[in-house]
Amino acid sequence: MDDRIKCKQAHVTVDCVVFGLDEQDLKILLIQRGYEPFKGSWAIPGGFVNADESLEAAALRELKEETGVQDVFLEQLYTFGDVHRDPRRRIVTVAYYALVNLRDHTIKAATDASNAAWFGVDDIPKLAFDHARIVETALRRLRGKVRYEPIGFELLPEKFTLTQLQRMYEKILEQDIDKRNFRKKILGMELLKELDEVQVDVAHRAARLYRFDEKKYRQLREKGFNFEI
Amino acid sequence: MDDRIKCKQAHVTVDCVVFGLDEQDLKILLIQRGYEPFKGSWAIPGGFVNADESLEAAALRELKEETGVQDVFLEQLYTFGDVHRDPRRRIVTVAYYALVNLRDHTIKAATDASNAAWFGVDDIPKLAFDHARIVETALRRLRGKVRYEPIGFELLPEKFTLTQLQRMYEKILEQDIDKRNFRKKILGMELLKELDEVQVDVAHRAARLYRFDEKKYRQLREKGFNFEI
DNA sequence: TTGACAAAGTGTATTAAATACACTATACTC
DNA sequence: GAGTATAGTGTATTTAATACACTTTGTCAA
Repeated sequence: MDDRIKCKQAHVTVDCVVFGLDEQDLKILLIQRGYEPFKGSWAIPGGFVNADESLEAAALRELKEETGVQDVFLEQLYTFGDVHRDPRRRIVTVAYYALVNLRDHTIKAATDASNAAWFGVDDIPKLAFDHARIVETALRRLRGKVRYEPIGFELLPEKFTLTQLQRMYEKILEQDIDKRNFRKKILGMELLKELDEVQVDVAHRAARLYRFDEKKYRQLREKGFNFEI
Repeated sequence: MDDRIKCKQAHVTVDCVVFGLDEQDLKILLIQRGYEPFKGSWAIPGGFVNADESLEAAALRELKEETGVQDVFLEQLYTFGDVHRDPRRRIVTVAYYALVNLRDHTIKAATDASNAAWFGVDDIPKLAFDHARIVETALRRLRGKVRYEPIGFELLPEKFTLTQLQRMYEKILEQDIDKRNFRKKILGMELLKELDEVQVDVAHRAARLYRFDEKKYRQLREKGFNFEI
């Protein structure tokens, strides 16, 4: 028998863990709830899925509405559906994670009734619902995935130095990396396009700028190439 | 504003891609639909989520009801929520994949009104809804994950030979593996417990039997050990 | 009983990749 | 033009991956 039609209980939301990287830390974007339940608590941005939009479209829309963030890397993370994860009623949430670069995306400081702010991943306040678990899951995914797929570039500006790139890996993976070995490896992958530009406005020797080579990446991926760091 | 309450449209189902391994092939378990839409089509097992059960519990229940399969490895795969993936109404499905061993799990040949049958992954019929896409996603996940986490054991009987283990990797990854190098590597990981038993009822020299060492695995995983094949 | 068969089981040399490690070059500041 | 802060570079060593072929063992049937 086809029972699909029977299900009138669970409602569907999307929630999104937004990662950003500044000079110091890996950060996530939180909003402060303006309504009950958990009024005043920090939470990750999210909301209901409209009848005529896909899950991903809903995640992008909520992100834009609540934080002003758009044009970002977005990937589905996991779906959380514990019976009592929302104290009011049964809600299943499809969680996504997004990677943005803090330079190009200025975040709306406030929405209708709520604040939005960045928190270092080692300095996250108590969160509403089961959002702590969602954030944990997202961190694990990011740490796992950044090692073998070149997604970390999404956290950097379009043009970046090799040192910035290395710092990104160091902050996400929480381990130091040898500079010479790192450069040997990352340049050997041929995923970077060396630009004829250098840093500006630095009080020391300016570093060469690079850009992630999307086309090359797609070519190499076709061939089953391995991008492990 | 908290819009969570508004969402009265999308309904939630779970669907499950069940993998099994026989002497010849990697297989998946399909059921033949007894009702419209897609009456008579093959589909992966699944159904609605009850108000008082978690997503995983729902997946396990449906699996048992529709195919008799229980006590299996089950992991959430991806959530599919395209607006028109079901022709009748908006349905979001949380897909899981399961690994079973065909020896220990005899599958119910038929449920209430439907057949259940195994199909080689290279020989899958046209499927209902977007199930072809779900199966594809599951295959990609299995192929990716089996390389760096010891989940493939779930497809084998509790006691197995090194040759069976190697065949499992060869069938999933669709590539030949060198026997001596494979043994060197897998024994070097110390995930296998060598038993004092050998195969029975074979018309040639009997091979030694091994068992996956769950405790050792957990210990090594704690230490950030790498299980890449 | 023995010869044919089928799969089990085993070691080494070569190549490639990962790691460890420290100094010189350059551009700016004062 | 001396000081300083970061950029940029090469080699030797260790470790892991790969390539490769024969001997052993047990069963079966003549």
